[in-house]
Order: sequence, then structure tokens, then C-alpha cells
Amino acid sequence: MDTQTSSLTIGAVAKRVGVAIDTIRYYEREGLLPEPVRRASGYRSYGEGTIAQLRFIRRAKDLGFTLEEIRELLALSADRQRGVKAVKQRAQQRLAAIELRITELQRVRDGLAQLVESCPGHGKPEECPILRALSDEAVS
Amino acid sequence: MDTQTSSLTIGAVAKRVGVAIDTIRYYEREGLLPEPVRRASGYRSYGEGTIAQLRFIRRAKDLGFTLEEIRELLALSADRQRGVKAVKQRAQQRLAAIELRITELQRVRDGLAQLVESCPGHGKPEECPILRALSDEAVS
DNA sequence: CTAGACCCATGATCCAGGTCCAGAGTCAAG
DNA sequence: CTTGACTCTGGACCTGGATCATGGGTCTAG
Repeated sequence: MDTQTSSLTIGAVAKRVGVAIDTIRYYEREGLLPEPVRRASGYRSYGEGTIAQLRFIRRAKDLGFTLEEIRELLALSADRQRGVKAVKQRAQQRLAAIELRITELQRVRDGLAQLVESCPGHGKPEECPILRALSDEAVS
Repeated sequence: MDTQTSSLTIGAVAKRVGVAIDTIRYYEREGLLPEPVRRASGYRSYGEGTIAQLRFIRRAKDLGFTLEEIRELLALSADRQRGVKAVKQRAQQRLAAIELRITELQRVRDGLAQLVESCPGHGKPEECPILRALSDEAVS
């Protein structure tokens, strides 16, 4: 199996994954991508595996993982012993964080929705429930 | 009515509102707080109104408004003509943004929850649904 | 062979929303 | 009067995740 056959320039990789060249070099510096083979000219030469790994990073980022967490996931995905267990744990942690965030935002939304509803949209500023809520002592 | 009587130092204001001194000066620079009266020594001298305004800022921030938006809200709250209408509009916009964010997060949560559920928590990395989802083509 | 597109490394810059520092002046209690 | 706590200004620094600039080397189509 030749998983390392092809030879892509950084620009080609960037185009295929839909990410900026600078971002690829940045990920390399940050340890999210391995240092690639170099051509004689110093140009980076990537295989197909890099495409997959970049997509991994992008998807994990879409799920709200930080680059730090992604670095860890990548390390875990290579660990045949503890990998899967730890990956599941991280995913559960991320899930819990997202749920917490959703709950917080829902509280905020409910508070704001109530204010918007109770505001007639005209009249004196002193009587605007939104401005009053922001100014007054009332704490949710 | 003496709304401008008392004379608080920046430290006293900071303590009462629960915000750092540097933050108060930062808000002043950013135009969220008016330039206060100065004592002969150059010390800032605040009235009770500042306390209210700082609390306004903090509450608006908790509702997810940016400092830029808060600056606008503060300006609108002083506008006796268009103030209330515009304030309500901004609140509605903020509300819509929050709802959008909640929806996005719910999608992410659902996707992640499904992955976590389908992962046994052990076995080979290649068979871990979480790692597969991150690596494979499957796009939600 | 040359023009234009591509790539290199290094370091600076950006965004928001602050936080921290140095060096100097001020205030209040004892 | 002294000491310690407070405040002043101006500017540097921080986080995360990139993005941009500079000045140079390389590759490839025509």
C-alpha cells in the first residue's frame, strides 16, 4: 500500500482542503502537522495523509475543540492502547462543555427575550424596560 | 436632587462594582465612560452615576453585547427621541444572534453526542467512530 | 530565457478585552 | 514626618488562531 506516494506542494494541499497556506505552516509550527519531507529546493512535499489530517483538524475545530485539544486527539489517535478510551473521554468533556454553554446561552436568551417583549419600542428612555434592566439593581 | 454629590476614587468604584481599576480606565479610553472630574492632584473623582453606568456595561456584557454595541446602547439611552426604538432593535438583533448561536451549538452537540454514543470506548483506533468521523469524508 | 506564479523563513500585526509594569506623585493614619 | 496604600501616565504584553509583509529563491509554460 502506498499511502505516501503522491507529492503535493503546500499550495495544492491548501486548495484541496480549503485552508490558507499560512495556516498549514502555522499548524506545522504548532505541532498539529508533522514536518513534511522537503524537496531539494526546500519546498515542502506532502502526501495524501496530510489531506486527511488537515480535514481531521478542521472537523474537530468545527466541533469546538481548541487546537490544543486537537493536538492531543491526534496523539491519542495514534495510541493503540489507551487511544480510544481517552478519545471518548475527551469527546465527552467537549460535549459537556457545549451543553453547559448552550444552557448559559439559553438563560441569556430568555432574559433578553423577556425584555424585548416587555418593551413597547417607544416612549421615554427612563421607561424602557431594556434600559431599566441594564441600569437597575435587578439581578437575574 | 444631588445626583453628583459623592466623590469616589477609582479604587472605591472598582471595589463597589467588582471590576478592576485598569478596566475602568480602559473603558474611559474606549469611550464607554465619560472623562471624570479630577481632583487637584489629578486623581479621578467619580459620582454615583458612574457606578450605575459600570453596572450597565457589565450587564450588557453578560448579555453578550460587545463593547462597541454597548457604546451604542449608552448613546441611545441618552437619546430621548429615537432612543427606545433603536435600543429595542439592537436588543432584537442581539437576541437573533444568540438564537442562531444556540442553534449552531445544538447541531454540534447532536453530532458529537451521536459519536460519543456509538463509540464503545475501547478497541482499535481505526474502529473508533469518533476518530473515523474526524478523518473520513462523511460530512454532516 | 523569461515572466508570472509559486514557495521559503522570519517576524509583525490583527482582533477583543483587557492586564501589567515602571517610575513618579499623593493621601491618610499614626 | 514617615510609611504604606493608593493613583497617575504611557506603553508593553496577553490569549488564540491565524494573517500579512518583506525580501528573497524556485518552478514551469511559452
